[in-house]
Amino acid sequence: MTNISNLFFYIIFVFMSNKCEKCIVKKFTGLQALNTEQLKCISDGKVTRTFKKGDIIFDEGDHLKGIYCVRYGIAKLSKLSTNGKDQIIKFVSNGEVLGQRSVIAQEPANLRAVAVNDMDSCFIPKNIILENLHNNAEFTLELLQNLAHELKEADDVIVNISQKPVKNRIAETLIHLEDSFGIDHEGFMIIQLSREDISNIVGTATESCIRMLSELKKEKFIETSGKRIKILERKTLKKLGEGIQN
Amino acid sequence: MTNISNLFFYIIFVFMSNKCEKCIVKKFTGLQALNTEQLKCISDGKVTRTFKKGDIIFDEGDHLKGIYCVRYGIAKLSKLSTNGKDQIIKFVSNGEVLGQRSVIAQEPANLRAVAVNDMDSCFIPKNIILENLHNNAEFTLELLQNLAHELKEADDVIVNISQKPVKNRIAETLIHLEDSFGIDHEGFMIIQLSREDISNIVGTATESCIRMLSELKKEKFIETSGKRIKILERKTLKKLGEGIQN
DNA sequence: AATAATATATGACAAATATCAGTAATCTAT
DNA sequence: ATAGATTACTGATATTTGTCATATATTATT
Repeated sequence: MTNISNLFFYIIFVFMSNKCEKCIVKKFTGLQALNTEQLKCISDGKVTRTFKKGDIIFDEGDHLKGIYCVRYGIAKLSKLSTNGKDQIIKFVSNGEVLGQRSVIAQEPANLRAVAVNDMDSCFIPKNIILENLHNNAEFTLELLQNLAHELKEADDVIVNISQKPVKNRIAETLIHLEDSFGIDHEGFMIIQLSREDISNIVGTATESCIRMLSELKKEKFIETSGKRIKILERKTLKKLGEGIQN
Repeated sequence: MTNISNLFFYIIFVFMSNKCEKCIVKKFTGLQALNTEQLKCISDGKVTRTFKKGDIIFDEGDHLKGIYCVRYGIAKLSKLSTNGKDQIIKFVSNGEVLGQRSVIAQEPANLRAVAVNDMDSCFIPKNIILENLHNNAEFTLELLQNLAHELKEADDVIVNISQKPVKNRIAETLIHLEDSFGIDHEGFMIIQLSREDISNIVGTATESCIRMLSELKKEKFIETSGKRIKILERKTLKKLGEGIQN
């Protein structure tokens, strides 16, 4: 009994942690919705999964056994092209979910997920998701709107990547990264990516990416210090990103 | 009474029409699920909406009042880039649905939908969709899997468009168009697109697209006759499309 | 702290793609 | 059937982007 009670509070703690404020998990956590068996399943060391920078959370083609709700850290989702390059599709961070598409569609993962920093996540086993998909309308609707949003973003990426020159896409990417992950006390972006990662977002050769960053630096639109990047001319970059040619 | 009865059979006819066999509408058509008011609403000339080749079904930014289930014909979904080019994101044909993302997310349309041929569709008003989203788990799940599939496709497009050269993307597009819409008795693809449309799928200049098609023609991989295109070397084109360089 | 390994940077050049100009073919509407 | 409009095609050239080589800086390892 005490055992179950402890477990209960532990799960409350995990779910209510401020890191997970927006986490989709809360949608079916009227915890009473979960039975003892499910609670046990989540608890046995499976609730929290931690990853170190560079760890592969799952790979293309993997059959996922559940979804990951990011509590702390950032993951990148990418797909290997036949030319050997890894196209980064999107980033996922605090309160966002990894792997839901594959679990919903009951298909192997289409993307690879890799930890950009050290990462903490809740793991929610597939069977709990599927059960809720059939019973919990609010939960399903939430997922639906989640995917609807992702789809819009993906469509936007298609347009940008195919129609805008590299420099504009890099400008846009920098703005987007700053908006998503914020800046530190010195004004540098929190997320630190290699030049290769940035080029894999933009869909260009690493050297081209570096060259454009150098240009932006010469034009005093950004400042760099190692991997760290600070945006100096936000408005100008934003215009550039929106396609107003430089 | 007879009036209602006629209406009933009309709707049965529309929904059960072989054109709509796979139509998502069937998921909430246990017609008894709809009340008289809903039936009336669907009937008043709104069930069937026809469009002529080139008609804009809805435009970017439009607030959709419902979704369109394609009974006959093909629509293209595209988005205008800041550079003035129209990127085609996908095609929608028999039994597939238009506008669901916007209705689900309750957001303005992100894409423009244009009829590629003369088109016939069922129009399902938004309120019926939203009602079913809250009550009809099977329907919601179906939509969810629909979006999950679209998302995967969109991610694949991102990788292809950013990493493969134009010629390969054109090869892939031709294969995809033939697979989606089939061929006539002479072996020409059913769907007839302008060179500009094809270039807007591939994300390239129209002239580049034409040049590549000419190359494919010289290499005897395809044959053309006006807008009509026939694939001659399916395997080779497919390999090309998969990224095996030529 | 020194060394190796890796990432970043830059130049020179090559390849891919876009743009512009002009012609030929096809479609559209009377 | 024909004139006008649109679309398809081709060549010449410009621009963008990629590749290769090499140097410098940064990070990791002992």
